Amino acid sequence: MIDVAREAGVSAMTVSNVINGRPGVSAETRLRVLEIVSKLGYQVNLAARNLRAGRSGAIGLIVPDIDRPYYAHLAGRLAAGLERRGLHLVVERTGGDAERELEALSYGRLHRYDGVIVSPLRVAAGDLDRLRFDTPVVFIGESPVPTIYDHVMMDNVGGARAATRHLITTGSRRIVIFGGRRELDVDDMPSLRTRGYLEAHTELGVEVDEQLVVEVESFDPGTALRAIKELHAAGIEFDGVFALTDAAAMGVLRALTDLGIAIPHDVQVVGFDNGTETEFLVPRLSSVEPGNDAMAERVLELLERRISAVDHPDDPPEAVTTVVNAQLVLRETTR
Amino acid sequence: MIDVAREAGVSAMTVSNVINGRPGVSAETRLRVLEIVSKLGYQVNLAARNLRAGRSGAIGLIVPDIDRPYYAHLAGRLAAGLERRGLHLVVERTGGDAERELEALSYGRLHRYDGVIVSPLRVAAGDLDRLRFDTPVVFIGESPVPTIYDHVMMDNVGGARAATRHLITTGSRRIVIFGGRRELDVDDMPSLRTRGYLEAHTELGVEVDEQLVVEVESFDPGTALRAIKELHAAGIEFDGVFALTDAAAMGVLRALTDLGIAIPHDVQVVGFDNGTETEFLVPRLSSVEPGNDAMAERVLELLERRISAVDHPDDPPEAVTTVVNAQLVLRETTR
DNA sequence: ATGAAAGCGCTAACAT
DNA sequence: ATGTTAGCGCTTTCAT
Repeated sequence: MIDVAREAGVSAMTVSNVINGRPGVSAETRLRVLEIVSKLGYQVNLAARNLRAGRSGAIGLIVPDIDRPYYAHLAGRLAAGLERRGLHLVVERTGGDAERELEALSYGRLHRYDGVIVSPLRVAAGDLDRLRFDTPVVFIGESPVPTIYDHVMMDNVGGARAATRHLITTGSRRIVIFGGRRELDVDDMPSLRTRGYLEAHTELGVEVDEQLVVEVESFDPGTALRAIKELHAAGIEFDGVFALTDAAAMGVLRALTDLGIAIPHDVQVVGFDNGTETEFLVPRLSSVEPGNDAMAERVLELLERRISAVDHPDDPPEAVTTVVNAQLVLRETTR
Repeated sequence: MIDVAREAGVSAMTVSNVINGRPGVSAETRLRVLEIVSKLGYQVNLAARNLRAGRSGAIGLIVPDIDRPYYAHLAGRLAAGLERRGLHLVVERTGGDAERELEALSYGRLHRYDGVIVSPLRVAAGDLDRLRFDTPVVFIGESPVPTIYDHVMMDNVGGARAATRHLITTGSRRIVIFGGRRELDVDDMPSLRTRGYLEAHTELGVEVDEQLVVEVESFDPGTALRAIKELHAAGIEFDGVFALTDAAAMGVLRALTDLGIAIPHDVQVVGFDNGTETEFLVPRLSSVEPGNDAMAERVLELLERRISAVDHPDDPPEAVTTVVNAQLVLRETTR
């Protein structure tokens, strides 16, 4: 910058003013400076600017894993939205490890960013409660989060209820919930969706057989495939499957096809996520659209609000919990 | 840091030395400083350190889009590998726009990073040739890249040849190449894979009908679905499909199923990418495994080499082009 | 073993 | 309209 200033015969301050489009520079000087800037190929040093401003221009996204459609999609939406706001996204993976999640949320680590978006997976709400930070943070996802933080989540209960209601009203009576929970002691994603599943049964007066609640470690298609085959081998009958994720539903479809069971005639299937793949599976998968795009937009709104409030530490904005509407999308795996 | 120094009764310099584990500090002082550090919850200011060091600790990944399995997977692998090296990944999306790709590769933008990994999609090799930068950069992917840069790519020709050879040796004679190119004037991904397709035909003495080369704008499943249905409607017969991506193959499977064509009995199908979904499609998709993990590892090796060479600008390492082996994985869509 | 000084590149605040 | 000063937090260099 000093080179530019010297070359243009002005002070560094004037160059700074020109570059940042600040007023108080004559048109003539501005032009001359801009010319030298491009001639010398000058570019601001962001480290210096950030040091000076006490900001980094970076928003952190802390997720268990990006190599999964849900997070990848989320990251894509957020990155696009942030770009529009002149910020950029830095992705941090925790691998779904409680310790690494807490680490990433440590005071110092958060300070690298102007704002942080966290999708916690394993950290207990109690641990989150004990955290202390002044960085703007918005939580996202299904895990329980203390209400003192901004939190955007999808309507897990509502989505699951809608899916299950549809299965029941179209005639299914023995509906497997793949990935469900027997004990609803915490408010994590599987429990919430199981709650929706149970509510639908209660509302429509259908009994739930505990055998149909399949608890699993992982939602990958392979696990789902094996689970369904085991269920079948054990002679447990069912005429519907509510899979807690599309990935799991994929495995379910695969298993039913292998077993020669007709979809949706003998068994109906509904997934959750409404991913791109749903349209192209055989048969096309009915799924719950959780409103991911609306979620991303809402997250950015809240984060922006919190970031601009950094300058007024006296009255922080009230913490907001937003639940984004979910919607059932019917395709060929349901009647 | 000054606070820590004062509290510990030493100079900022000593604190700096302790934090960075440099020698020349008595064990006693070290201990005292560390204690104060944790008591005060002190964390280094990265902006300042970077300003001073002229580094940022950030590696840029410039890709068309992260919301796609291929790039998401790549990003995941790279992020994990970089973390191990004490660096972190910053993802930049270009949206597959030639102009934005060039912009991201401008001297100044690159300077934000200690190193950059670029997966160009639309930028012409000629434009890349004209670029001038001193940031370590490794190119990745199928687009043609001047040989003066490090470049890691998959074996597009070999993979496509293997896939096509298999289709032919198992009896297919009229093989659609979905996403292929009629003109092989540039070395982009579709052209390279088409070359493999043609080579296999030549080697095995089978003629290629130009009608079977389906050129498309996009590899999404929807486009593939429509294209196959149009082909069928036009009365063009075929008994095999080589889809240039798994996503496209998904649409192909969907279309064939809709048309009541038996896979692999009447038509065999092979995809390319060997994504997670392949195992769970109905029927399971045979696909070319391009060695993505090996690619990511190789990219990081090359980048590391170039980064450590920054201090010796006199003898830069020679540019290396690595082709990672591809392998055909047979599942149920082939005989 | 420890510290003082200087400066990385930028910009807010205060001159002129 | 433009310039001067000072300092963001750190580390390299050169004392002590």
